[in-house]
Amino acid sequence: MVGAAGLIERQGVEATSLDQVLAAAEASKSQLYHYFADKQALVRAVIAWQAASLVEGVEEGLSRIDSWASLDAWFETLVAHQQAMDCHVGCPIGSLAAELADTDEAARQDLARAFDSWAAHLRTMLDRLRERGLLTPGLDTEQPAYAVLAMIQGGLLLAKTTRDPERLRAALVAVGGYLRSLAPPS
Amino acid sequence: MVGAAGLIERQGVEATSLDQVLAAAEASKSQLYHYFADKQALVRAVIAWQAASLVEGVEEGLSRIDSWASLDAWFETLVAHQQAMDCHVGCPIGSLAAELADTDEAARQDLARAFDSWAAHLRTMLDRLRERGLLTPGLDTEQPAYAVLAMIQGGLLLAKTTRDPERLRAALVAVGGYLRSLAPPS
DNA sequence: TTTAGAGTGGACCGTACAGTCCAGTTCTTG
DNA sequence: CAAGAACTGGACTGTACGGTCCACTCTAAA
Repeated sequence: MVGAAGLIERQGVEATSLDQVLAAAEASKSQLYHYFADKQALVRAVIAWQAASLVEGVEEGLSRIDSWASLDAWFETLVAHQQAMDCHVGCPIGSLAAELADTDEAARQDLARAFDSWAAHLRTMLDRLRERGLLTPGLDTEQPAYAVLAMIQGGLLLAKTTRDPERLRAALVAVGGYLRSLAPPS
Repeated sequence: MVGAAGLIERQGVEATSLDQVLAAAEASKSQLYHYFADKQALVRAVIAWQAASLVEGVEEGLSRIDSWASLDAWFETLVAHQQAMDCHVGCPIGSLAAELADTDEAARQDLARAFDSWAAHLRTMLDRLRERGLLTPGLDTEQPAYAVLAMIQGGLLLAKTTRDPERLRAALVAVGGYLRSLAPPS
């Protein structure tokens, strides 16, 4: 399962054959077809696993954020992670979404839910900043949360395409500036 | 060519077979292999065509922007276009980048160049806004240009995945707010 | 009208893929 | 320990794909 997720993350769904997955997992066809009805079912399981582990990690990271400095630090961990990977993988959910949104309706819905869950965690983080007085009181944080998520996804895509983590940093610095512009007038 | 580009845009590269392309173009295998060495060459030609037509359209749209209102209007045309497509295609360059960046190095470089060209046009637009006094004098527009591009890409990906053009609008509204926060203090 | 050469149609090929199948093995239960 | 159920290995199948090939047609120059 974890092996399959890694292969698919690196190569994409269409480019990953079941034989590769089997070799990586040191399993046989009958085992795979015992647990999954077909390749699509395996892909959906991979999506569920990636979504769960990613959202868990995101929640963990976001829960610590209670100031601009800690937000910047979280952004910096994203850039550092991307740099450590040599920009060879973007966001697993984002990559799967780009590939599957138009060809697999069930997968698209799973991925949309994963994005929504991520956005919801971003929103509670923004709500916390607001309660601490860092954002305008009464601000609706729904749209800003989508914007932060979009910026992360776009930054990751640019970084992956140009192999330059600075593109991601530029995006995250900008979204930090945007959020600060929502601060109450001092 | 145009037909092949449309098919690939809608289905992705791996999911589009040469037979489909041939049927759409009402051509035969030998014609295709007369003009292209192999499928990868066809894909690269599609990339070049998509990049050229998209950058041309972007340049056209950006050249008219000289105020916040015209910037917002351009953003609105992006949302309207996405809505008209029922969010079934994102950015052709972005989709290809997500699929090919890790599997086709030559394609990745072509796509990176396309992004850079797009970012360069965004930058000249931002420079124009700065000259008009809407942005802080002396501001380096390189990073903001990357940020705008990242936001567009991320917004398109979210809109395509959730089939909700409002996600794109949320992203563009945010990037508009970010740029305004770079205005000179009045 | 002949003829060389470029261009074309589409049958054909090898391969790699998703998915099937069954003989054999390991677990479970009485 | 016996018998059946559940699981496993991996050979096998049908097919759809990218790519090749060659007989044929059309063009144009002499």
